Amino acid sequence: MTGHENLWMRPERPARGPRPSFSRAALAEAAIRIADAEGLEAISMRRLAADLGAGTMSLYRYVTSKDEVFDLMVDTVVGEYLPDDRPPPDDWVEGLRLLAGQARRTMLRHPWLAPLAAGRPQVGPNSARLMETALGMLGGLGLSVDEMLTLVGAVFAYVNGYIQSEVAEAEALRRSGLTLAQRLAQHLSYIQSLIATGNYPMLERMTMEGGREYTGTDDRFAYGLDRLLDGIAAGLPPRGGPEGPVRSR
Amino acid sequence: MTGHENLWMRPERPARGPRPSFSRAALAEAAIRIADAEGLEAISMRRLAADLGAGTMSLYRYVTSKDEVFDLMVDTVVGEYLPDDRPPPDDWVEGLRLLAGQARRTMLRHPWLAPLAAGRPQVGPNSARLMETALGMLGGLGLSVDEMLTLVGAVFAYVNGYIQSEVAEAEALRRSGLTLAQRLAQHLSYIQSLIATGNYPMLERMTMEGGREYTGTDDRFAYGLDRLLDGIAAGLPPRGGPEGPVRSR
DNA sequence: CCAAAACTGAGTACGCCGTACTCGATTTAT
DNA sequence: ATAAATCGAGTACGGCGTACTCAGTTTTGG
Repeated sequence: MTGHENLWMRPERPARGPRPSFSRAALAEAAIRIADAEGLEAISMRRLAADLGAGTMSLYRYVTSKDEVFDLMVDTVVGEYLPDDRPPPDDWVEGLRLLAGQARRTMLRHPWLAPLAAGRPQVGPNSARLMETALGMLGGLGLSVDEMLTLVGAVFAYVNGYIQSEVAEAEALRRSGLTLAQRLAQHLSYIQSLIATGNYPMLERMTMEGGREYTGTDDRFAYGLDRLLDGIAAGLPPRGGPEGPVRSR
Repeated sequence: MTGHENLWMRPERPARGPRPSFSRAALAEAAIRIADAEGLEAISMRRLAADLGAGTMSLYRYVTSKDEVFDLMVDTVVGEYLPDDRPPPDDWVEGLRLLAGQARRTMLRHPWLAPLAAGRPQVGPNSARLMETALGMLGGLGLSVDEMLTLVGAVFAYVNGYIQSEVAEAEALRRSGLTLAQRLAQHLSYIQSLIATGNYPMLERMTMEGGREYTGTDDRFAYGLDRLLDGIAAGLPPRGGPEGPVRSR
């Protein structure tokens, strides 16, 4: 009851007793290394402990459950969203675009991050710093904090949703061990059987003119992001105007 | 090699042999019932078989792995995105908004759906029908299939991203068994320790003016969706104009 | 400086999980 | 009627997260 029920509130080093053999950061780093190399499912408490040269149960001195290992991993890597110390752009649109791009690059570098982060509302220090940075970019717009949160939430929703489907597709391909062409060929007969029912005219059009001028995934990401930012900017009060970002309904 | 490596291509009822005791649909329905009531992690092959009154290993007559159970669940529930037979609205914006709302309602009704669906690129019949429907709404815009896919992909990315964070938050709350107020109180001392460092001015502003006029989650969802649709519509060629949805860069 | 308090790390064990494999019983097409 | 094909059930294996125990080590209060 009196304990620290939150990982981030629990002090890493207790007051008394011998010095721990390693740190939370080292634990997170080891887990990240495993996940990067072999995927999330390769992480087990036994494996992680072995990599750290520790007994399996010793990990529970640092963390109360496997879930907290994941929390550590996510918050550590989210720190990569904010790599450089250069001052952020003055323009909030440019600032959010930059943040979005860095989030995407990080999530592509660590394919386990997007699915993992999506399932856990974060309160770690790096997540807090990220939110702080994003909100700070909107400081000059004269919005309430609530309006800022709505705005940033919309951008993050798009970014996370896009990247998640992007890495899911890439990971499915990687797991299958096939090339893109092989995989398409595998699905082709099924798709053709759907088309044969006559109920999928658009799918039919897709197979006929598909693959011709396929938009790259970078451009697709930028397309939606730019449209969203355009729409947000257009809905903003020009200069202390009467309408906030939440439209009246 | 000659086999059907895809669940959807494999015939449900083989040519010879005794009649199966139940159907794939019944299997999916049982799994969905368990997940709705007790969460995704309550699904195990033993539990599922017991609910169906079958031996554990008998399930593998219907499905080659647990993953295929999940595939069945997702495609079954995605069917709920398209509930009514009413003709879709003429306006593509209204059509996509309708689809987005139905997706959201379905994912809130089945909290396991969003995280599950995000991780598996779908090819099931209902997913194909959903894509077919969405693309069909854009028929009158004079876009190429590739442009349509980019447009629909952006909208789905936002919708999935928003809903996923929405249900993640709700599920974390539900799992903790606390009320919202209790949970906030739990995090408060941690947040205050962050603020005490002086590095989180926005977080500080949040705690001071927060909770005052918190935008409801329905309105937040609609805000981002409307801004995105606005931005898309604004970037569309007015009437066969020179510019497609993918901006020139 | 010394005792006692506090914490460490390793080991053992339990109850789950997914699923490979086997085999007699049953149903169907010919 | 017969033979091929599939069914349902059982057994077993390796791996998982983690509860609990206990001897050894480090730190701190007096």
